[in-house]
Amino acid sequence: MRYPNLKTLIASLQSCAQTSNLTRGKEIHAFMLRNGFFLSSPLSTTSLINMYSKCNSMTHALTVFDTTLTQHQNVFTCNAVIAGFIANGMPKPALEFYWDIRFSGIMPDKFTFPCVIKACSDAQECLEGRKVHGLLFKFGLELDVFVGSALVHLYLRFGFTEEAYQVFDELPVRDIVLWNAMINGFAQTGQFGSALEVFKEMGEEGVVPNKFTVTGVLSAMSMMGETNNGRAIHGFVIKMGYDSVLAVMNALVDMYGKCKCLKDALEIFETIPEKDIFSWNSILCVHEQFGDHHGTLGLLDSMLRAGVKLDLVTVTTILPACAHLAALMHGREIHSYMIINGLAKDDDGSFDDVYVKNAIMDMYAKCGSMREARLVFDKMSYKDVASWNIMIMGYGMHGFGSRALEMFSNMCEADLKPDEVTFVGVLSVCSHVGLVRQGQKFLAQMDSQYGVVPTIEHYTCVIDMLGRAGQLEEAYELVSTMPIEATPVVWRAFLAACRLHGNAALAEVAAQHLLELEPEHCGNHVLTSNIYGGVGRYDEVSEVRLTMKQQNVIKEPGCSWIELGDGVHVFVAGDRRHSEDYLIYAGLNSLMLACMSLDICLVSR
DNA sequence: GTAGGGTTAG
Repeated sequence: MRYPNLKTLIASLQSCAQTSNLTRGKEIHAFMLRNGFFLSSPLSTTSLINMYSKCNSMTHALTVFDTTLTQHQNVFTCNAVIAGFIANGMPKPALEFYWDIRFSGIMPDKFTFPCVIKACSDAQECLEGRKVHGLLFKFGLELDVFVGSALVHLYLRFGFTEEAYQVFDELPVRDIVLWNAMINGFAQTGQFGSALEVFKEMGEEGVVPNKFTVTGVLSAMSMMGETNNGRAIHGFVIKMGYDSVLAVMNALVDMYGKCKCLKDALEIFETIPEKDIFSWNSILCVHEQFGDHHGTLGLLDSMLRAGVKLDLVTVTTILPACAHLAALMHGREIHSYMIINGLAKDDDGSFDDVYVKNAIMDMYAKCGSMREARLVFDKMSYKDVASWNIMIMGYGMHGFGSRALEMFSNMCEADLKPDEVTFVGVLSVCSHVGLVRQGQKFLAQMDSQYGVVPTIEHYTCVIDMLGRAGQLEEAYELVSTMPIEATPVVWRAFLAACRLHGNAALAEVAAQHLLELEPEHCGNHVLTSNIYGGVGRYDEVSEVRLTMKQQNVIKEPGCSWIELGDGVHVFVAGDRRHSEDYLIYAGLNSLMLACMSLDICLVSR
């Protein structure tokens, strides 16, 4: 083999960087040290730093820099270090390094600033970014499109729309990356309308969107419910061949899901050959958007079986599904997964996402395990209003009225301001425990003492509470005098109370309101006919039944489900579709027999 | 020899 020259060595280092071949890179480094190449120029230093940073070894990259002769440290080597820090997710050290070289006499150039601005953005140092922006004029780089797109990205990310537009408007050359920085910057900060406006403007200037543009635009369209435009982009994606780009396909799945096109979303998901965590998360969200919690849990099982690593987005999608289905086993499984995989680590203070903790607590509370909910709650270093609300609601829901109210006092003592949700919790507690006077007091104090204006939900709780306690006249008075119009929910609660306490006259008033507000709701007809039947007015009963037939009101069967092992089993009355229905009915029969012999009624009436 | 822009949850 010919003795290698510097040019071939650098080419070899580049190939190591591209293939992340650290071992080979080290061998070449050692060869260079032995043969004196290392000292030859800043060029070899830069190539080595690049190789090490692309192989994710910043320690080695820094060693190379630190052991280089000072005269061989120039703007190339410095830029390589800064870029290396950023590529390895270390924006703060990148900035510190930049500050160091500002003092060392090395002048930054047009390659330095895009990196430094990106570092400011990644490190959430917007003010520092503005300082760098000011410095650009000194170097005559304020009109550089690379610097400009980094600035636009930074400004939009931190909500400085005017500054972003100022940079954008003044740039003499607008390339695709700059347009993308504008479009995606808006899309990522929830300004979807602006994102689509800029996208339109870009088209008018004849700039062709690339794969980065379409992902951002699809995200904005999905949020705006722009199905037709989303479909148009889908066509464009196929025409341009972007359908081989994973991020683009994931964005399409998400767009169709959010635009309620379930079939299209599922079809695209199936065509993705190598799915990543985004694909899975997107399809999970699609199932959740369609209220298919069972589907979400089914997918979770497939994901775990396929060995997919779940992330925070996955668990924050799945936990509410568990809560909804009261699927405690699945919920526990997710919680332990998070602990094992460090997704919820907080012992070292590095991660304590209150939102995720609330999702875990809410799952335990809704699944009936207040003990586990409390364990999470007590360990939280920072609790927000939602955290307290979940505990109040949970205790109330499971019959621990006094604990729920105790939580409320503790919350106020902790100087947290209760919100609308808190009072829904507190008032339902009073309703369930029968603390009528206390409940009325809360309703009266809500606005005056806590600054929370009562909504229909709060009135519903109090009306329900008065009704349950048999104070029907007072409940009716509140329905008639409250500043908000009564909803069907209010009338149904009131009607149930009238039936419970045998007040046919008020029940009839409620029933009439209900039939007027919701003629298509089968339950209202059934309730009304029960009222008439209860007081022997059978003519009216037949009348209601006839109306139901004429208006084609169909009663949807209610269903029930149970979580068992790794699955959730759904049943309706008289259902024989389950694969083990023989065993189920045999079990049920023996229970019935046992109950009959003990004179217990198994089915509540 | 070096640089800027992308998708998912609440």
